[in-house]
Amino acid sequence: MTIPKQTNRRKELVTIAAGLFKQESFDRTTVRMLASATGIKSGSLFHHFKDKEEILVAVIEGGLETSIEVINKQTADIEQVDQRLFAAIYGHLMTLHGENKDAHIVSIIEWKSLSTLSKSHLIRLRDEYETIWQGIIEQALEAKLLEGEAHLLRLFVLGSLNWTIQWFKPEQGLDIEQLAAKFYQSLTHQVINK
Amino acid sequence: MTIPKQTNRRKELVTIAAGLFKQESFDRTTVRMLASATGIKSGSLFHHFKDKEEILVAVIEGGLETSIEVINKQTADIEQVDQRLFAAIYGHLMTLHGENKDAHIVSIIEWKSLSTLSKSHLIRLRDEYETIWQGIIEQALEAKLLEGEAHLLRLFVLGSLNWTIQWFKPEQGLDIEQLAAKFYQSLTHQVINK
DNA sequence: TACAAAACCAAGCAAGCGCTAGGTAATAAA
DNA sequence: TTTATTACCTAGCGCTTGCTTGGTTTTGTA
Repeated sequence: MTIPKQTNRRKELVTIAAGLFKQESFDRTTVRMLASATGIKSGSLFHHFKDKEEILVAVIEGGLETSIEVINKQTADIEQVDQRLFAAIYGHLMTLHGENKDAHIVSIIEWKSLSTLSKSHLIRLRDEYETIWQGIIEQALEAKLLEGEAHLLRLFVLGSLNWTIQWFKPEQGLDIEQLAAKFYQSLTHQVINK
Repeated sequence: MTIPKQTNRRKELVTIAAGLFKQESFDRTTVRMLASATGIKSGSLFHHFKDKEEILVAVIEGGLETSIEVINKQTADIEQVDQRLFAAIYGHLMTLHGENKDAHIVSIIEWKSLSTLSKSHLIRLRDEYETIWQGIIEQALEAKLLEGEAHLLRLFVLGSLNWTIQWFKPEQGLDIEQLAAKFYQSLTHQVINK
């Protein structure tokens, strides 16, 4: 696999593409839409990307990398289990609903649009993210904050959080941190102590 | 809105369409694929449906109706709150992973592919389903089985369950009832008593 | 057995799709 | 100032898409 050069222009294009892919879905976003949103002609896109799928791969890659950064930063200096769990929840919701959210959302909903080859390349990033979560959940289980099996719990929890992209609008009263607190409460049957 | 006649052939087509939409997504399923899977020519499809979207609407409509039937039947004769909650979870997972699952899955993942008009028609069915859930969750809250707000809990729970379509394969050891029990346990911090 | 309605086919149109080829303009290193 | 590289445009090709039209076959009903 050749490593595509990370020019500034390319990054710009990827950001714009993320927005469109999120809004319209990958399939319904045409190269002409991408081009006009960027201010260039459709043919010029293929100077930066070999095909349309490579744009999607770049978007998802960026989304996953940011998620990993955020969760690491969020949970870095926290020792207490309950605070770590809350920070992970909050971090995840932030990458989905905060600034620059588009890429992570796309990485979730457009996974099926990837070819097998592209998936195998990106799956390492996804695994890395899930491993971090797995660790936090195992800690929380030991501390009796949660009930069940770590593996299934991770899927239940991340599923629930990911699903928020279907309904949560930060501007409708509840903000992201409040949502995180509510989720933490329903999950652990305890109130988080901030 | 004219009511489309419910011929047998139409139902057949809808079932086949559900399978393809689930496997390939609505956008990537062409009318030619639908036709050849049914054994007719692509043009003949439009004798039964006025356009491609009407097929999707029919699929989703069927999926939602079945879900409503199933949850009603599952929870009908059950009085105990814990049993009702478990039955609802189990029922939901059954419509997603049991026999004839395709339609309900499509109704979940292809919601965004609908036009505004079609959505407004189908939203009543979805509301009906969610109202049933809402009631069960409120009961469970009163019984202290759950923690939090009913409205948010419903979204968390259904999100988590819906997300199982991304990873759960009944043939990989765990069956649907076991999955339901595990989920019930992680949600309520109690073991279900069957 | 006649006949209307329903189901289907053959052929293809117009529009939109991803992508390419061959050239020009801008930028930067030598 | 030359030269190489990068960024972009013009024009359009080949293909697929959803869907239509006008006619034929099948089916059910009286």
